[in-house]
Amino acid sequence: MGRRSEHSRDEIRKMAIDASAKIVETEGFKSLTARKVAAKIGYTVGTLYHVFRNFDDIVIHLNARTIDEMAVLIQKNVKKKRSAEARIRTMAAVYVDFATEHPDRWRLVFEHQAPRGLPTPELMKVRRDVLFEMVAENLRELSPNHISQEVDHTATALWSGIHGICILALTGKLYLGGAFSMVKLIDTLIDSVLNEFRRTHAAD
Amino acid sequence: MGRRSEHSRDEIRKMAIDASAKIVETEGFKSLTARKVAAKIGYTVGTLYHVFRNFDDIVIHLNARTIDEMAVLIQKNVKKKRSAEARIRTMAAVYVDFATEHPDRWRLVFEHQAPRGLPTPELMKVRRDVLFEMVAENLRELSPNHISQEVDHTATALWSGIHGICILALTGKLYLGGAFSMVKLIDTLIDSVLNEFRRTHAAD
DNA sequence: ACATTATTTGAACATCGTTCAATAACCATG
DNA sequence: CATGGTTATTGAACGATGTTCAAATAATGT
Repeated sequence: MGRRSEHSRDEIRKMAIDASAKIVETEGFKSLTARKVAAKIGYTVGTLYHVFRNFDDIVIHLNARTIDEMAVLIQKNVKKKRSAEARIRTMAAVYVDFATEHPDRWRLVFEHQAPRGLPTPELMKVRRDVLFEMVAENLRELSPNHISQEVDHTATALWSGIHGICILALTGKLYLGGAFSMVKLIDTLIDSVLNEFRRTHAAD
Repeated sequence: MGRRSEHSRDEIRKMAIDASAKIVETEGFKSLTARKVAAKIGYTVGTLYHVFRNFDDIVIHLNARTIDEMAVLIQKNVKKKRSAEARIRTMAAVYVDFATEHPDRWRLVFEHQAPRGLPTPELMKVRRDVLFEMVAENLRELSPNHISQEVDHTATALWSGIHGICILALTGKLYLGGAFSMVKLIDTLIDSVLNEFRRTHAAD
């Protein structure tokens, strides 16, 4: 075969990531293979390797898109909220919803790691901290007198905690029954951290 | 070859799990393969498959041992502590230490999942809740008047949160620098949840 | 001594990520 | 219009993966 040029490099990239997302959603992230992606977009593996450096590269781009998608969703919902606290609670709610609706794509973001030794690609580093910073922003508004470092610290602790509940629930490692639910657990965590945050402010 | 009978079934199982642990620790959990395990114990793949149902079965047994090992370590350290709060803080500290010292084995516990559709083996279910229950026990002691369900709820939220900090830090998805550290983040979370717990008790 | 049983092997299979020479389609030039 | 150069695309090949199983061998029973 030779050049068909039906699609540009970037188009193929986009098609491949689309296809990957679909495969992960329908068959789970363990079923994502290069050949499956290639077949789904009407090309062969070879072409894929001309457009991506390797298989991890595909996963990394898929994950970047997943994070972006989630960030947009969170932004959109947060805008409607007036108070800083409501915004933080909304962030968590959307986060949980997204993780629940796209469990495999969401897990892939957190369970994938580039081959041992290689550094985290800049692509990911940039996205990594976006949500933490959004939480920090709202904490700052909630209590403007805290020193910046303390705000960041609290934001990290809170958001990591929410993430922990999310991932354990999603991977079936939490007992959820009766009055238990992800949402309630997260409410408890938010209540606790926000109250403590306000209290330490008083002793400032 | 025929029966050598140098080792019993159970001995081979133990040897295989030992070898797996070593491989995971030294080469990372992505490098764990059946052939590598077999070679390390002086057998071939075939033998492994007579003793384990499949590769996941090996991982599950390795994970069970990892959890047991960690649980023993926690128990031992918790015994020395007098107050319920000190015991909870110690639990978290030992958890973090273990995860930090054995990152790959620890991650394997939480990132492995049996093939799609298959239920979590009983082996895991039993171990899954041990640590949560330990936290709940101490919470109960901390404030005996709470209703049992609320205690379990708080224990789950707190322990999941600690886990979240742990896993994000370990997978390099947390900004940790300056005054930031896993220990400090976890302290913040524990402070918040315990204080809130005591406070809601007052309004009981 | 021989037959039976249990244990261990290693070749075979499909599939994986990855590479790369060969190929076929396009473009430009004569 | 043909011809040659360029380039996108292929598909076979490689080593390694999990998994299976007939064959081979060692221990045991008679």
